[in-house]
Order: sequence, then C-alpha cells, then structure tokens
Amino acid sequence: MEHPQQLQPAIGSCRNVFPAHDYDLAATLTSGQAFRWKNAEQGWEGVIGKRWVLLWNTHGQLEATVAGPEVDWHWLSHYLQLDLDLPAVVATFPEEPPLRAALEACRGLRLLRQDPWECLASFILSSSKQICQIQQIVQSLCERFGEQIPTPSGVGARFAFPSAARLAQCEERELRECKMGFRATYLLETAQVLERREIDFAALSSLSLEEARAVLLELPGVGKKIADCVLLFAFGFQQAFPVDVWVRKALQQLYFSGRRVNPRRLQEFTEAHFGPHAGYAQQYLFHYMRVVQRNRSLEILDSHDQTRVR
DNA sequence: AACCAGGACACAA
DNA sequence: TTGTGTCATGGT
Repeated sequence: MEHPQQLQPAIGSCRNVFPAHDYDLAATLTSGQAFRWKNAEQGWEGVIGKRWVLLWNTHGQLEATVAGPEVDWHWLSHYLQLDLDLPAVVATFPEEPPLRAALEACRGLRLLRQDPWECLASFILSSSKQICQIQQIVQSLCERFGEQIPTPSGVGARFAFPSAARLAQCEERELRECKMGFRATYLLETAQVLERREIDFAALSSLSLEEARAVLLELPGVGKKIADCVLLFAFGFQQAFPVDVWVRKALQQLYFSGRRVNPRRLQEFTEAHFGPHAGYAQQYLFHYMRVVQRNRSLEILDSHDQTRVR
C-alpha cells in the first residue's frame, strides 16, 4: 500500500490550488479533445508543453502538482480555461430537452485550450481511429521523437509532444512504426509544410472562423472535421462545430427523428441552432453519446453477470 | 468473425 | 453535387 509520505509532492515538485466550480476533470480529460491524460492513483497525469502535470479535483477546487519550482501558473489556468464563465456559456444555449439532458449528464465538462501543433497533429492521427488507439499512437510518437521533460522522483521518463521541426525530419517508415498507418504521410507532409512556413500557423487566431478554416483545409490530411477540432480546441473559436460519426448520430437522433442528413444540411442546422458557443454544445453532445453508450454496454455486461449467478 | 473507429481523398457517375 | 473504394490497425 501507499505510504502516506508518498502522497506528498515529491522533492523538487511544486503544488498549487485553484478555485474551480463545476469543473469535472475526468469528463474533460476523457472527452476526446486531448490524448495525453492518464488516470493514475493520485489523479490525472499528463504533459502540458514541456511540463509534467498531475491534476485532481477536491471539493470545489482543483489541485495541481508539477515537477519543478513554479511561480507563474498562468500556463495551466490558460490550458484549463479556468477563467471561463461556464454558466454564462450555458445561458446562450437553446432551451430544449436534448441539449439540457446532455448538459445534465456531463455537468462540469469543459473545453481545454491546447497547443495548436499538438492538437493539429493529434487530430490528423485521429481519423477513423478509436480514442484509446489515438492515445497509444500519440504516446508512442512522444516516446520516440519527443524531448524528455523533468519529472518528480519515482515517476519515470516522460516526453513532450514532438515539434513539427522534429517530425518533418522523420522518414515515413519511422512514423508508421508508431502504428499510425496511412496517416503517416499526412502527418509528415503537414509537419513539412509548417516547417517551411508555407502557412502562417500562428496568425490564425486573428482571422475569422471561415478564413482560419480555409487555411487549415490547405493542409494534407485536414478536412472540415479536423480543422474544426483544431479551431475549437486550440484556437478557441467557440463556433467551430466538428461533426464526427458520434455527433452526426447525436444530431440525427435528437433533432431529425433518426433520419440521415447530409453534411451541408447538418452544418446549416448547427450554425442556426446552437448559438455563439456552438462548439461547447458539440462537446456536450459528443461526450453524452459516449457516456450513454458506455452505460448501455455496462448494463449488458451486468445482466450477463446476473444470469450467470442464477 | 464481421463491423466500426472524433476522416480525408481520389475518382466515378 | 453525391456516392463509393481505399488507406492501416486494433477494439468490440
């Protein structure tokens, strides 16, 4: 068992507390927006930029431990978007049962503000992959090509997400060894485009949503869905509304009585219906669908157990 | 053992 | 414009 002393921050590490109401770390970190968080014994362990981070919830607060000394914690409150007024966001949502059900089921789910390159690269790897597989690919990519970062004693080696410059030097074969399959060419070419500075990646936030999306769509392996993920999760475009298979299912089921709807009509609907923070609504619908499905499969397992016991 | 996964793309018709 | 096959790999 754990010795009580091991629950204290290790030597050289640093800890801080943040007030945070309605902030559900588990929902936020498992909702398919970031892929580097693991549920450890003491909390959620991950990497933000070049920092190892441990996070956990404690009654209305949020606590963090990092590896080295830290005075300015702005990078963390920015990543977690601690200053966001969630009730104000929710207040802009339409008052209708399906969305309210999703909000109720996912109370405290938040959007993160991630590093643009890591977010872009991760979602290029996400296409037609399950979330747990994306996590594995990203981890493998970081371990092979990422810079090692400081960790507290006893934690083991951790690595930053590899830079575009580093990945641009890779052979396609090396990337495929991370099990990313056909996505390797997309990732490699996109890394090379950014490395050659053929698009102004950093300036996207000063553009309109449509302009910024058009720039991202130039990148190989980036279509509308992945572009919207990056715009929402990294650049903070609150109206970006990524539609993947889950969200499409949710929309069709909840708003179109189960009929299949083409992407253009779907986009027209979401733009008109969900308001200025549509992307937030999208994340609630996405997570809601997955939670419901998870519960269903648990019920099935449970019923099997009971029949076996009898 | 089929079927599907936070898709994009080239190519038909 | 809308539909279909392909890409690679692993989970359910």
